[in-house]
Amino acid sequence: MSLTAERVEKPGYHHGDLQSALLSEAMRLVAINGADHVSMREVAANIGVSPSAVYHHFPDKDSLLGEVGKLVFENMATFQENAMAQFPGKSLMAARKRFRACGYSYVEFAQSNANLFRLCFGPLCVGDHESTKNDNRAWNLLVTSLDEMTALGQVHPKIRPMAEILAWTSIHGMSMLILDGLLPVEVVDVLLDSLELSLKGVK
Amino acid sequence: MSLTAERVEKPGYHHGDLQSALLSEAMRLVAINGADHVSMREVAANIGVSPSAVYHHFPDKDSLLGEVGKLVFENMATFQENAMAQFPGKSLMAARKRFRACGYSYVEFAQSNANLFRLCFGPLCVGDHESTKNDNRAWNLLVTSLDEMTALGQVHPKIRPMAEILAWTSIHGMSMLILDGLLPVEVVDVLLDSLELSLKGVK
DNA sequence: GTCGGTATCTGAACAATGCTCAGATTATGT
DNA sequence: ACATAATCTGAGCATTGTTCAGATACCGAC
Repeated sequence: MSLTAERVEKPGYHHGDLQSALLSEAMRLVAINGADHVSMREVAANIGVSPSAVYHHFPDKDSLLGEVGKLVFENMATFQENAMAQFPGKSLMAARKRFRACGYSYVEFAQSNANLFRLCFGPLCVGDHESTKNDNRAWNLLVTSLDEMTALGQVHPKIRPMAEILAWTSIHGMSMLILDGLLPVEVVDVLLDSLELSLKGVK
Repeated sequence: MSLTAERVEKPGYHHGDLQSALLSEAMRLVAINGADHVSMREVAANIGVSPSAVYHHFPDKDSLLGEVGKLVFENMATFQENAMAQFPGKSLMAARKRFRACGYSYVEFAQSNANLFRLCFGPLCVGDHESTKNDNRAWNLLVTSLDEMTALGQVHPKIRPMAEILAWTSIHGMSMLILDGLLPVEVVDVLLDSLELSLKGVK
């Protein structure tokens, strides 16, 4: 551990990149304690900086947590991309597995990061999403998957226009209800079966 | 305004029914400012009582808000019952209108009482619902409605076992996503159409 | 009735929190 | 080299959740 290296990371008075350091520490604390139980002072202290330093990078607490929420949104999209990438190929089986992975990874992320999930779908992040027109990455994953499924005859034409809404709302609702303890985790497979059946159309 | 009447309401030192007074005032403030921005002190002050008096009826803030959440749950069930009761009768049209009213009143309540809705589906009320096995009233409304729809041939037998899950999760998810500004209110009719179609089975 | 116990409420206090601001310290551009 | 801007500190203010000793009112037993 060289002295210069330490200097680059922490030049003493001026912290090299405080903004992102605060963000990642805030995210860490939110994940552990929940957004309601994280304090500006603790975030600052853990970075080794004065409490008031935070306010030179974020106007207030809500703003800090809002930015954390945006990052979580990106992390979630990446998580879903990776999950779906595990089933490549153009076969029917691959497309179906990708579709299920799309939904499964959603609730899996919610469960593994309950506090972060609640944050970025909470009041602190409202409005930001509107301006950025939803998080396009995750949304596009769903659209693409449904397009593939449609091309393979797995989505009935009459249902197709509403497919994204039906899929997203049900997966999102299930994720929240499981977090609330109102539904057992086992319903995820049931719901995915139900979704596939509904989209294709029962005979 | 007689003196005795005043005494009955506020006997001075002993407030007649502080417990419920605190609950309703807390609920009022949550509805206005959101659960995060309501303080014990303000609740107590608005009732005309010392801050510490609250702690003789509720162990802490989370407990108070948790009890408020339970009440909101009951209010919501009542709201749904009233909405569905507007379409009595055994006809197909009545049953369909009742089913749609069941879903529509859910999101309507969520929108009209955003802060209260967020409270009773938030971390503060988790676990309580498990013990009371969901709020049976609202759940039974859905089950009954789906039974009616099934008897009238509006729900495919293969879908029936998953119908409650599909309906609840999608309606709940939509309610939350609308609150978050991630979906426009117009999707409610789209989703209800989609749900009816999916449950019946497309041909 | 009155008297003791109990439920209820008060007032003061403590530690923690969000946030502000004047001033100290470092970086940056000319 | 120097001025200007960016960054950080330290002290401080108002508010919050919560505790606790003590004051006040109700309630049943004698």
